[in-house]
Amino acid sequence: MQTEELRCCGDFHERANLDKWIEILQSTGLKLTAPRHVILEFLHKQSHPITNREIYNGISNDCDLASVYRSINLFIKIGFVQQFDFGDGIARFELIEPGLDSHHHHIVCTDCSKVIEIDHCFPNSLTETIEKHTGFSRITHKLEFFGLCSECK
Amino acid sequence: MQTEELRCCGDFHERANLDKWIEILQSTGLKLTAPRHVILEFLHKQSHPITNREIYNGISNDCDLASVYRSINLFIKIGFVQQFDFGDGIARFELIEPGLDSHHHHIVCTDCSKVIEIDHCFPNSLTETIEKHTGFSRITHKLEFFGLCSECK
DNA sequence: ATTTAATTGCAAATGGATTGCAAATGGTGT
DNA sequence: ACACCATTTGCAATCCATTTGCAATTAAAT
Ligand SMILES: [Mn+2]
Ligand SMILES: [Mn+2]
Ligand SMILES: [Zn+2]
Ligand SMILES: [Zn+2]
Repeated sequence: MQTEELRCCGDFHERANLDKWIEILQSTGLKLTAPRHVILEFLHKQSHPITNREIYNGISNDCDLASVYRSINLFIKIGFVQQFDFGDGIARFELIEPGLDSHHHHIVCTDCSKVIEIDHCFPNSLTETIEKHTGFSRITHKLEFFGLCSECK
Repeated sequence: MQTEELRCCGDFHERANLDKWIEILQSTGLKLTAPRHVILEFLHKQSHPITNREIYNGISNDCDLASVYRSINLFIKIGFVQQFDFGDGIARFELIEPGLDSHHHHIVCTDCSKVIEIDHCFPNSLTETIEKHTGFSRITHKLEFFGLCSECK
């Protein structure tokens, strides 16, 4: 991994125009409702994984918090959104381009919660070994790094 | 990683006699109470990470569920217990030998929840690289694998 | 045995997430 | 434009893991 390879969260996601997601949404027979549109729009602007409540606050109560949860769960099911767990019991989400391999990880400051992307996925290269030695198949994983960022050191 | 290197959970933990933990507990000025003793004893018998409720059921209501939570939180603080997150929103714990490097991971069957130990920790070798490229220090991580076990395939 | 701070049991509270249901809505066809 | 209707929403209630306030209990030291 070289320094110049490091990309910020925005470089991973949100490459395409919002219309891309909207078209897919409508082509599936699902409704493009006001809540879904505004949530999609807000996710599209983010550069880091955010919580349901952050979305709710970010769209200034344009829809009910329960609808945020329901929309996000839908977006996960149709592959619009990826969920991350930073260990504090609150799920975090980021918009991804459907169909693309957006698998990656983060490093989170344990002091100020600053997030930086880790664009490589190291455990992938070990999947075959683990398959062979455990008998498991269709192996996935969850990996997040934690530490003190340069400001909090 | 060779096949003969694979160890089950019991080989990792619970090597020492229960007295080892009890002595350390008392030497710290903490009380050896009935709940703590029975919980420690139960943890000592396990071969996989277990939840607070599983402990509570396993000791057949020998103490209150809140006391299980409190004891486990204490055990974490003094380094007796290690916490794992298998992604279902329920914390899991296993007894470790205090002072020893017990850092390891698991692979969990997404169908039957069977757990197998992964005794190597691959991301450790990448910590230095991540430090250099993110500016973070004191880096830790959480990594768990998921998949279908041989019976559920 | 007495003392005292630590610990427990019990019940209530917390907080993220889900859900039942009646009202609202967007997409489709007229 | 309008009517239709399955989907979706808002709202409130609920769920469930975990935490907490407090009075009663208890381990350990004197
Ligand atoms: Mn990201
Ligand atoms: Mn283990
Ligand atoms: Zn920081
Ligand atoms: Zn299985």
